[in-house]
Amino acid sequence: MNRTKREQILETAMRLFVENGIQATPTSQIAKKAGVATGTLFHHFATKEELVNELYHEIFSSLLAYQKERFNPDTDVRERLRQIWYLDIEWGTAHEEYSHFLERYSFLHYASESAINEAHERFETCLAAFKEAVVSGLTKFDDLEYVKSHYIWNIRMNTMYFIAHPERCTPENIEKSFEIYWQGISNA
Amino acid sequence: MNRTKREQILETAMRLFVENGIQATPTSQIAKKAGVATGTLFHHFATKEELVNELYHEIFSSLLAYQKERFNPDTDVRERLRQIWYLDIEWGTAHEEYSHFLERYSFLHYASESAINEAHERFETCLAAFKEAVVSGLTKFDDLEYVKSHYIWNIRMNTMYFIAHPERCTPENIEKSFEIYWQGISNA
Amino acid sequence: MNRTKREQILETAMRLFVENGIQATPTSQIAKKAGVATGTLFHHFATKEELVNELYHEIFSSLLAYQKERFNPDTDVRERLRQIWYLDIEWGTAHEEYSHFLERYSFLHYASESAINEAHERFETCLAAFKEAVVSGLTKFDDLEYVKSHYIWNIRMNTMYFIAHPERCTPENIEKSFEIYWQGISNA
Amino acid sequence: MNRTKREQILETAMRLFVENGIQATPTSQIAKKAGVATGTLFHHFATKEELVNELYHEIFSSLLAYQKERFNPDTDVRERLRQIWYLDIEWGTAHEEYSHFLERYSFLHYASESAINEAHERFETCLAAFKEAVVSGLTKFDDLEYVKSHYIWNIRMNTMYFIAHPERCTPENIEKSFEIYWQGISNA
DNA sequence: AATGAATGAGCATTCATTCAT
DNA sequence: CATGAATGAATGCTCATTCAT
Repeated sequence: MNRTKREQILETAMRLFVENGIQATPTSQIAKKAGVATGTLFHHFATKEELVNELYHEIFSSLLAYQKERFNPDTDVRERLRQIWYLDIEWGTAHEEYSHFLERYSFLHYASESAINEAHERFETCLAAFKEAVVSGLTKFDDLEYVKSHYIWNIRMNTMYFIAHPERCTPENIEKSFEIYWQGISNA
Repeated sequence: MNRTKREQILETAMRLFVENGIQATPTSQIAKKAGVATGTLFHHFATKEELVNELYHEIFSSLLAYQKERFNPDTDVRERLRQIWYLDIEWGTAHEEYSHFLERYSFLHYASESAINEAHERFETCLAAFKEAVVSGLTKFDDLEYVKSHYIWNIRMNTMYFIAHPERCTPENIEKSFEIYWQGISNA
Repeated sequence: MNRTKREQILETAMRLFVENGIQATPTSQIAKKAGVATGTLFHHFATKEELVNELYHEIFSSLLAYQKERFNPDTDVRERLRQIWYLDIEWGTAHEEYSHFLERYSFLHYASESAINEAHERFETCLAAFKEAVVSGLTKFDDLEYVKSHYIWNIRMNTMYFIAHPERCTPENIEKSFEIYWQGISNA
Repeated sequence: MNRTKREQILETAMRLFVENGIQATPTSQIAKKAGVATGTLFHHFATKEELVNELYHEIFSSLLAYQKERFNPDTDVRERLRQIWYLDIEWGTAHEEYSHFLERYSFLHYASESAINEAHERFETCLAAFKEAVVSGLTKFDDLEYVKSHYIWNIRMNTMYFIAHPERCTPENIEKSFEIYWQGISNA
């Protein structure tokens, strides 16, 4: 029962955060729509912020787990970035709500996008590929931060695009989207 | 004196919105830091939303004016997009606060970025270039919406990057940033 | 011009007070709809209350003047009350807005209906008739206050009724309404 | 404890509404004088209007219950109206504050006294008697609306009178007041 | 663990009134 | 006289959080 209520709260919160925004969603509304008392919400999460962060960590862990399971590190840089690109889009379009929540969350913690950056830094595999690309002169711009930022904004844009247009989310279009990314950032 | 108070309010509001977020900035704080009474704020702007929108329109008009003055339409598509890219980055880095405000504003009106999209649509010159590029098969992806979205997210990313790293905001790097954009999206 | 603006304010105020209630009508609205500046309103009337009272006195004077002009004192008590009854209804139905304003006003100053009572006391003719009726034993209830209150509430009720149903405001019905009043209060 | 706070709020609100008027009584004052936090008031009543309506319904239900318990329908029209007259005055003078509140409330919902009219319509017994009186030609004026309005204003007037002069609220005077009412309206 | 009544600082907004021009 | 920008106390209402049961 414990886990159940906790999960009800998390699910409801995510849905409402995505629909109306995090700041615009009162905890009272979350509790009501989750079918629990307001006290119950604060029994499981000391503050609203903790609830938000908890949600973020669960979602981000899910993304990490998804990628770690499927990632093959024994490939060249381009292929590794291609893998990550595909995994991000696959996971993102398969979990529309999570993707929208991550957008909301990263904006709330907007301050030189450090939050979302930090997050990605935890996925060392990803970071390693960027570093290797930069160091080996594969990128037009030899600043790691630029390369990371460029990836993040582009993967966000593409994920949002494919979520908004599911009918265009075909293997060819995803491949094309990666080409657009790669031919842009790489030294032709 | 009229213009002065009104302007004090607008300036203070923008600063606070950028620092703390629009939703997180109380009108009372704006009034206090602007050195006016709360009633004065509501004398000039009927609601907080009107103040926010007024700010948006003033800033957006400034951007539009800047670009219209400098844009030379008698060039090929790539050159026109290159001009817009430069103008966006020039204006954006010269008005850091405006850029941050636009980020805040467009997120508040977040609905698959429609707000910022619509806004850009008003700059017909820009839109025409995208259309021409798509129609004449210059782009890898022949969907106008993709091309617009791709531009917007990339120009936002680059503007934020150059604001965060002013020392790297050199002609060569801007040119490089455009190359990254253009070699990505175009059918090179 | 002075008198004009003042009158515009008074007229507009009355209309708005009747439509929306006195407390619910902001002075700013009165000024705007009257086409004058807020400062102008307070130039002519020091406070909102003064404006309200001024309106009351103008209207009440109008009623008084109307009645004094037409009243014939050389008749018996019943006939004098009948005259007042008719004059009240004639004036009240001919000036619907004034009647509604008086209702609003007397309610605002509601406190054992003293306001409206006092007002009527100034019309000595009326008061004298009540006194005579009571003293000479013509009324069922020998309390002057009862007789006054009874008259006031009944004349208000009848005025409102005839305003709401102008098609029934015929000489016969007015006569009937007086009969209802008189046969009630008098020692038939 | 729950019921207690809610009741404290209702009681305090009624007292203040009667003393100062509904519009002139801030919710903050109600909360303070009731000894609760402002949030508590809005926990029990979503809006000030809801609080006002709740008060009205509680009071009106009390009146209805009082009358339904005591009313004997097996009597002629005059006797039935006489019963209602007595019940209204008994209840009204026994609950002065309720009576004053009803005056305040019905004026706030002022629109040719429809609110108080509607309310009485719910007491079908009362309405039925009026209808029977009109239809059987017992009244001087054969318009049901007139008869209802006439009753309402007269019972209000008499209730207010007996509240203001409790020493005159004797059986003989109440009987006399009914005679004044009845000999007026009826085709004696 | 779960509840939900209670809290009160905080918020957007209103409005009668003032005063410099 | 007329103006309307400026004022700021006051208002109805919100919401994250607490706590007794």
